[in-house]
Amino acid sequence: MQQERNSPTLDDVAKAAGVSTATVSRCLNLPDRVAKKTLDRVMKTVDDMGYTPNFGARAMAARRTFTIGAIIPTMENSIFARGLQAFQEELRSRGYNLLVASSSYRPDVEKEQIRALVSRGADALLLIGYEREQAIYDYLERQGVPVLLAWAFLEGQVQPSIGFNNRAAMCSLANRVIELGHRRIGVISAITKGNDRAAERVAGIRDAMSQNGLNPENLKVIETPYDIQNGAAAFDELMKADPGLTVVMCGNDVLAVGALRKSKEMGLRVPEDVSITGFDDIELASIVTPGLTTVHVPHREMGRKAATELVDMVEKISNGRSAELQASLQIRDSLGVPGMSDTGGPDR
Amino acid sequence: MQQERNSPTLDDVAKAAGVSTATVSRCLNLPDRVAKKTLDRVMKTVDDMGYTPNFGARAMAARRTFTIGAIIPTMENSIFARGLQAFQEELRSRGYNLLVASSSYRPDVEKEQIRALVSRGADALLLIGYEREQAIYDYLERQGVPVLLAWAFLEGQVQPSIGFNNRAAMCSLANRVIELGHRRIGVISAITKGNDRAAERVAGIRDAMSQNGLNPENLKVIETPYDIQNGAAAFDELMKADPGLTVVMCGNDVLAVGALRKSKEMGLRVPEDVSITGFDDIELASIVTPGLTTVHVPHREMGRKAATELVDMVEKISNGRSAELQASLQIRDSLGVPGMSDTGGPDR
DNA sequence: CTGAAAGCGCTTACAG
DNA sequence: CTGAAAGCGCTTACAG
Repeated sequence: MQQERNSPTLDDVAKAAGVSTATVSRCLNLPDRVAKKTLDRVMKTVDDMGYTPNFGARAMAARRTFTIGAIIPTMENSIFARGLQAFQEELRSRGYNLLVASSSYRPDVEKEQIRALVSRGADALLLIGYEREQAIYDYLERQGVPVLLAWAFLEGQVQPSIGFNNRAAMCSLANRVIELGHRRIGVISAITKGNDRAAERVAGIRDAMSQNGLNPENLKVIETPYDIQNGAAAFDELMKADPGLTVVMCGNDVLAVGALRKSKEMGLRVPEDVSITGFDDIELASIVTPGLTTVHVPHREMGRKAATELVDMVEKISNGRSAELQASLQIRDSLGVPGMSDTGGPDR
Repeated sequence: MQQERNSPTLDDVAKAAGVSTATVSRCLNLPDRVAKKTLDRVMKTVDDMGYTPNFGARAMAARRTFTIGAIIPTMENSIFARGLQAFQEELRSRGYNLLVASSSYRPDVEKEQIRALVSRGADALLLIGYEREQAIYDYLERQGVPVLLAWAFLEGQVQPSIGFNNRAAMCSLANRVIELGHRRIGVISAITKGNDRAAERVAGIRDAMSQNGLNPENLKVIETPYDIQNGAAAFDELMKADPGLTVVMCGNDVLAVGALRKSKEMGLRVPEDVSITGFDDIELASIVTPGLTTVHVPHREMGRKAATELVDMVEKISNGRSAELQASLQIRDSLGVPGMSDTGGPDR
């Protein structure tokens, strides 16, 4: 803001064009309710004077800001970055702006950011995943701010969401792993507390075990914050605790890349000595050697759909429709048959 | 916005506390100008009623929004993501929110986004690099919106900037390359038109050649949009045009990773047959094999400093101070001595 | 230290 | 299709 004093107002434009402020306002916001001739004249004046509506005034009078807020755990990695980019592009094309904040995976920070964005006038909010205090949803309802969740989809939830079923997706990958003959599975997961996506993924692996007659209680799981180093450390710990593991399934690609790196340092070949899988299919997954078998998530589609749905909610076209997107298996070389190293796998 | 009709206003609070709206406003914004006793009573009422100031009204009356806009080429990769994250964290701690938009490296889109963020009430703007129409700077000046540039630093520029000297940094890497004995250098650059960072980096390589008695005109440069695939294709083209190149210097790490991948497909060993370097030192650089020799950029520091400076500008504490940060060489295995393959490098 | 009141620049029923 | 006018909910000189 802080516009210079000489920046023209609606009133100036109205006078210059010889119409009322109401008409200028309509030309800008509801052009079809204005006679073509008037419209042309007014728009020319608007251009000539270089008029830009004052944001605060418009927000107050219209009781909306054309701004949508998104709070994501972090912008630092491609998991959310790609979806967020698509989200912003779509918002833009609908005439909305994006206010972003990050929570660093901390519920208290997220809560503070929600309040900040609401009081900053966000017309609606995008949040990641379902899990948070009920009080937050109540607050948002009281404030009349629509919320949409993303990156997760579950049946029977109150909050509308655009996402995929993390549990089913991971279950399907685990089924594939078990089909190949793996029986001793280790897991490196992101911290599951407060993170339904992470918890669901682990649950998906257990589902697959049950379905295949394996005992889910035998699953070895290490939880660790999201980061390559931590993935490496967890892999080390897991393999030392049970050198007989034939596969390590990771809760996301970043942890998996850490595991992959550590396996090299430990002199283990992937997938001959041990298989490794990820989740998300971020760019990294196709770049590492061997390529990471993982679950492909439709990031851009999710971002785009979330944007259109949220705008529809703000404009009362919808009052919150959920959509389940499909995640799919992305098979690459990091997943193999157990015991390959003994049965004619390539020599070192 | 769209607050429920029952959400209390300043007026409601004033009545309930038995004071004027001016006093409530002061309690919220200038607490030291209010008697302790009054302050306590009013603040209690504010809490009891769950009062939140209306953003639009405040923005209009105060003529500022406590929102800062940033327009970056893309959020999709860690080049800007990491700096942006730090930028947002710092803004938050100063009580400001972040409005982001991306330009997709297109000047016309950037221009449109600048107008959008200004008309949406950004108190100030962060832009990447120097190069854009003078008319844009004039427009911003007329609107009274402070601008700070980042990701670049040059002496003698009008606009304040927090960044590093792209040219000097790349020159220093090129000097290192030449020192190692490389004479036939190929370059894969991002598109330089409209992108001063990219242009400066190429210029830095030419500087180093001149300093070492090589003819800069012999430098082979391919420009290509920023993307792994393109890096791979450019590498192919470069090596086919001149198989005698001993090193390919890339304008950024993403292009370099593409080149690296292509070199594998072509059966060329790095660095034995050909060396490859990058720029930015994003996470990817340390993950690929061999690790990428590159220029390390202090992303987070840049983001943080830009945030504090921009807030200072909005609050008239500063009218725009530039700061040059230091980029440094990050030496890894992708850069070697030319001709290693003939002189005892490891066999295939 | 506190209040009355103007004013910030729009949008939107309501009339015509 | 267009206009007069109320009203949105704050902040801030100005007085006292």
